[in-house]
Formats: sequence, structure tokens, C-alpha cells
Amino acid sequence: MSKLATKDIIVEIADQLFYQQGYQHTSFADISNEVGISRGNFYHHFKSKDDILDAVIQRRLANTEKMLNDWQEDEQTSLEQIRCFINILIMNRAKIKLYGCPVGTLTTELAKLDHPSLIDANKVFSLFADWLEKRFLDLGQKENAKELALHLLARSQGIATIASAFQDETVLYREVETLNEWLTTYS
Amino acid sequence: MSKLATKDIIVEIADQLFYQQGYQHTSFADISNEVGISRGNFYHHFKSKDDILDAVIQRRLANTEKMLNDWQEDEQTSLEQIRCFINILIMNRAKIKLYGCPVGTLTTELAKLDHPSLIDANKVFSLFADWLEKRFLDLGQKENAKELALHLLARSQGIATIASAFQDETVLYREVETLNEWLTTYS
DNA sequence: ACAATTTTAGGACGGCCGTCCTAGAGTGCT
DNA sequence: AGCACTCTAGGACGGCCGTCCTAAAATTGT
Repeated sequence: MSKLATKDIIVEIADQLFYQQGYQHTSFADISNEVGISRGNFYHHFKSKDDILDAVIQRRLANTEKMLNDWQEDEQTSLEQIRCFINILIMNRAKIKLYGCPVGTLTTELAKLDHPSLIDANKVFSLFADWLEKRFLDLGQKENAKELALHLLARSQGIATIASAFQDETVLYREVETLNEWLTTYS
Repeated sequence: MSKLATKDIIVEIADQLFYQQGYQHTSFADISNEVGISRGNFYHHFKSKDDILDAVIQRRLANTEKMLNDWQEDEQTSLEQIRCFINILIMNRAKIKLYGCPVGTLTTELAKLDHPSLIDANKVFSLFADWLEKRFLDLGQKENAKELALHLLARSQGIATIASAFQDETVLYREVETLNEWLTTYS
């Protein structure tokens, strides 16, 4: 029982630290200190640091998929479902202010490292993009549903980047409002 | 003569490498190999790695200021001047696809490192923001010139992030077009 | 031409990194 | 109770990092 738990805890802690400190800047010592296990014990659960990164990405993919499904079940209209996506920025504003968007900052880092896991990390973006595309299709945007999805993705990325750079929430609130007004055009 | 030149070359190479590989991931060995000088010789020109980072940021600030002044002189209307800003995305599309926006990715990295130079790195953003604000003021947007400037900054950041994540130029071209259409609203 | 100063090369240093190894502790099954 | 297996702790290992030191080379000023 605790076998799986320990492994899951490692991934959970690594997920947080990779987000807050970046992948490179997070060492095994950091993770093991936080988890409370010895440094050497790591390699019983994972082959390498890259292996942990892969596990973290898989975890994020699963969590994202679950979140999107929940929104689909909880909200009635496609418009309200899309607003759930926009609302992440408000919900996570405190962390975004400090560390930016978890998805965007990881892909940015991996791109610069020319890291092979960039492809997998991008799948989180793709999950959002595909899901948003379906909502826009449902709103009758047959021609440019994919374009609108990527546009919304880009807008939210920009908001997170600026809010993090200036460590400021007011620009985040204002831009989210602008984004919601933009969305009204497609209702 | 060569005294200043060597120092400048170091900063120039460091600037490129910090952009392409990230600050942390760029080592003294990387820079010295590229410049063609010995590793030990570095500390005659700079006190530390952070010292080089500061020099790189100062260089970027100077270059940005020069670029903005050039646009001001070359283009007649404020609208055309703003379009110069948007057009950076097209001009630098190849590099943006690979490494993202130099300003945004550096601030993102420094924010995660909790690095003291984040404040200075942000000044590049502020240069753009203040400059854009004045153009929007000139376009008669007295009430929300600053908001429009930050909005444009955020939009371009988002485009760079998505283009880099998906290593794709088509989304960049399309989003720039959307951005230009948006700007027409304020002419 | 010579002394003073600046610039350079190259190695040495501690430190932290990811990784690996080994011995012991814990656990479950018969 | 005894055995097999899983899990854990802690240290050892090469390697690279940023930094520092020293001595020689190049440059400058007079």
C-alpha cells in the first residue's frame, strides 16, 4: 500500500517544486528533503531525474483531463464551460503571480534545454486546445474553432507571463475581464 | 581598445546564450568556448556570473531604448509605430519559435529563481510598456492608455509562448494578424 | 628601451549535482 | 518462525559548476 503512496508523494512534491523552482533548479536533495526520504532511496522508485519529470507530466495530464471532464459535467452550456477555463487565472492568481503558468513555464524551460520531454509537456496544452475547440464548435464556430481555442490559450499565457513578471494581480483581473468580454462575442 | 571590446564580446555572447539556453543552463565554459578566451580570464572582466547577467540586462535595456527611438524617428504616425512593435514577432519568428521571447523567458526564469536581478530584467518590459502607453495616448486613449499598453504586451507574450511551445510559425502569423485587426479599432 | 599596468591562460579549490552501491530494516507469505 | 522480497538509509563515485590564484604575455606610458 505505502509502496504506491511513497511514489505518488514523490511525484506530487516534484510537481510542486518543478513549478515553483523550475526543473533544472530543483535537485534531488530538494525533493528528498521535502518528501522526508533519503536521497539514495530515490532510485528504487525512479531510474533518473528525467524519469521523475515524465511521471510529473503524466500526473499533470491526468489531472488536467479530470478537471476538463468535471467542468463538462458541472456546467450546462459550452460558454460556461469555457469560462471555467478563463477562471483558472483568477483561482490560481496567487501562484501565477509568483511562478507563472505551470504549463507555459515548463514548456518554455524544456524548449531552451532542447529536452526530449517537451513533446509530452506540450500534450497538456493540446488537451486544453482540443477541449476548447470542441466548445467553440458547439457555439457554432465551425470555421475557426481551432483558431479560437489557440487564441484563448495564447491570451491566457500572456496574462500569466505579465502577471508573474510584474508580480501583480490587478493586471490579471483586468485582462480576465477583457477576455470574458471577448468571449461574449461568440455566445 | 581591445579592453572594452573583449568585455563587450563577452556580454554579447552571454546575451545570446542566456536567450537560447537559459541563464542557469549556460555555464562559464559555454561562454568562454564561444568567445574564445580561457575560463579563468573571466574574473578579470566580471566579478561573478550574476555580474554578467546584470551587464546583459543593461545591454538589452540600451538596445531596446535605441530600437524604440529609431521607430519613433522612422515612422510618422503613432499607429505605425505601434505596428513596429507588433512586427517584432514576425521579424524574429525563427528565434521565437525556438526560444520564445527573450524578455518574457528571462523574467520567467528569474522569477522562479527568486533572483534579485528580476527587478532590472522587468525594466525592459517597462520600457516597452511606457513607450506603448505614450503612443496610445497620442491616439486619443487618455483613459486607458496604460491598460492598452499592458494588454498589447500580454498578447505578444502569449503569442511567443504558444509559438515556442508548439514550435510553430503559423499560429504566430495568424495571431499577429488578429492583433493588427484589434489595433485598427483604436486608429 | 624599460618599468608599470593590463590582460591572458591554465590549473586548483571546494561544493553540489545526478547516479550508483551496499547493508540493513521492514513486510508479507508459507 | 523462517524465508523471500521490498523498501530504506547513507555514503561513495565521477563530473561539472562557479570561483580563485598565480605566473606569463601583451600593452601602455615615459
